[in-house]
Amino acid sequence: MSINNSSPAEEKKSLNFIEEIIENDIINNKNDGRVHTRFPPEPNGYLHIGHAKSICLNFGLAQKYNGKCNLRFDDTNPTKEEVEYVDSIKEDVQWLGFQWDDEFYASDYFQQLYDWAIQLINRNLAYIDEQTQEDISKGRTAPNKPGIESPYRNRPMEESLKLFQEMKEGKHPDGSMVLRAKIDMNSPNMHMRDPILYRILHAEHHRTGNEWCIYPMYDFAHGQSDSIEGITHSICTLEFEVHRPLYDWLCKTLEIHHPQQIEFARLNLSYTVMSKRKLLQLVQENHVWGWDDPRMPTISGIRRRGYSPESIRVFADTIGVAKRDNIIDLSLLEHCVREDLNKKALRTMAILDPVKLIINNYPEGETEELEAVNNPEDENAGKRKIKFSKEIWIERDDFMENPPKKYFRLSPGNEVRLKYAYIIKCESVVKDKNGNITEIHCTYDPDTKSGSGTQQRRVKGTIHWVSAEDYRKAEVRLFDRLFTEYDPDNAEEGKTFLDYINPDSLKTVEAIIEPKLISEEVMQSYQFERLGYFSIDKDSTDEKLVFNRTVSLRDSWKRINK
RNA sequence: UGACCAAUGGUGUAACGGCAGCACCACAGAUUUUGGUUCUGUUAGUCUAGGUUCGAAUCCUAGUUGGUCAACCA
Repeated sequence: MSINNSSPAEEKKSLNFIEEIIENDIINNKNDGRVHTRFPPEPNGYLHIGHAKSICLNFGLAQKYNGKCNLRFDDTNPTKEEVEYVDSIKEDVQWLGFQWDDEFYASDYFQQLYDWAIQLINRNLAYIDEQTQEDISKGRTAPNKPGIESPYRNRPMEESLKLFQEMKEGKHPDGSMVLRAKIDMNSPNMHMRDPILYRILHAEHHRTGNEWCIYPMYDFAHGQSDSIEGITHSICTLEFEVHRPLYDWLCKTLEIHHPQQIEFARLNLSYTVMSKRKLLQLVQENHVWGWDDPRMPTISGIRRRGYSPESIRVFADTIGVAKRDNIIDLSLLEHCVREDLNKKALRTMAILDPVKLIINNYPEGETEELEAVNNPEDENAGKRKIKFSKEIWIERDDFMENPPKKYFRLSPGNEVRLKYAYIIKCESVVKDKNGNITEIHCTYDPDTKSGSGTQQRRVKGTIHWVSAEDYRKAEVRLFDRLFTEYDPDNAEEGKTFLDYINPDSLKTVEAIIEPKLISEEVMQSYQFERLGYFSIDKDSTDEKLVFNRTVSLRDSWKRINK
């Protein structure tokens, strides 16, 4: 019994700073106690594990506080956005296990946004600027210097109104003029130095087609979209912190529902990159197969790699939410998926680097069926029969002619158990003319059959195997980290992240597997005993299964051996 | 350089002025027909300097370090 009269199991998990804000708001009955969040991706690329953190946060908060969470596409830039991305984003969110309450698009609000722009012009709080892009930039000067007002800043509002109307009607070419808010050209915050609200873009929009040729900027669309939807807590990443004064200015000036913008630190993962630009570059320059390459940190890549949605959610929960920059160790993600798959993955035996083993005293031509457990962590997974025979395949790694002291596997004169079968003893080896081992000859002890319970003999090592009379081949892709550096974003002078691409991030082998798997569905996860977790890739055909290695098992021998 | 934000073991993250805890990693041991899992343990931390206070990771001031912003991207 602890002092505060609550058992450890009941002890409340500490809140992250966003939950604290929300709980405070609920106590104070702000927004009538409602909680309404949203996940607001721009459909200009595939979602990555960093987005997964945001998705888990936003949808998780809504769940926790009995609120709602919208999916809203921030589609205000038709030159970069595509339906393909909209579809993939929806698929990814659902795969992660979340369902949005409403699906919206910033483009749903184009008319309302336009009306608000007119309102600002009428109130002399916005004007049409005909300066070039370069001059506008120059006018803003630098953050430590006052800005220079545009010569168009004080033009009559009727003039701005007329030009804005013409902009909308397509009477002016791209780049010829913009609508700017009239705020403060001397603000230390560059976003308050008369931010651009609308620009001309004669481009077809994936939803509104050619209805519009002027499009609102992020700052003029995001906050108002939040407001229209009744969002209470608008959660975004740290780089939008400097946008908050503008977000607040717009809600206040337009006198509309005012959600609270809260910023948190985005996820970074070691040995990979997370920026959309860089991921796009990896795809476009063919450094990977595509957005769903299992080496990519995209949700679709991670999914194809064999990660479960549960493991991603646990990961997102474990890394926490705070405001300091961070790089999470890849090992934590791997830990989360191992933990999940250990409970769920069916076991099977597979040989990645086979060598033939012959049992000299096993009767010629005889075979027998042995019983194997499908998942020792889950009794309901049942058992299966596997064939045992005189000749079997084992892992080349599991034999050493001259083993170091703590090697528990097969070596001349030494004994080892064949999993689910017998104890065998190595008698001799056969080599080819290059000295490579081609056959390992052993004898077995018929009294040591698994499960017979007739003997108490123990051996140090147990190895996996597949019958040479009854097996199948499969392609297995062994993935390693995509980059060799812990933080590839932080490239040294004269290098880019591309210089750190791991040349050995993919190794493909032809493996020997059990002839019949319990399920051969694409995405099915297996543990290849003693090796790791593997899942069936969509490239599989009826003739040939293709596996992706999700993650290897922890390997303490590898560490000892180093 | 100006404003804003941040700073706790190797990596993350707690503490709400009162015993610096948890997870991952690493290491050691126990169990094990997976060198897996599970269990036990060990190493290791409050950026610096002042101040407030009986008491500071926490509050204040200054500094240091890191990040963000100066697209008609989001």
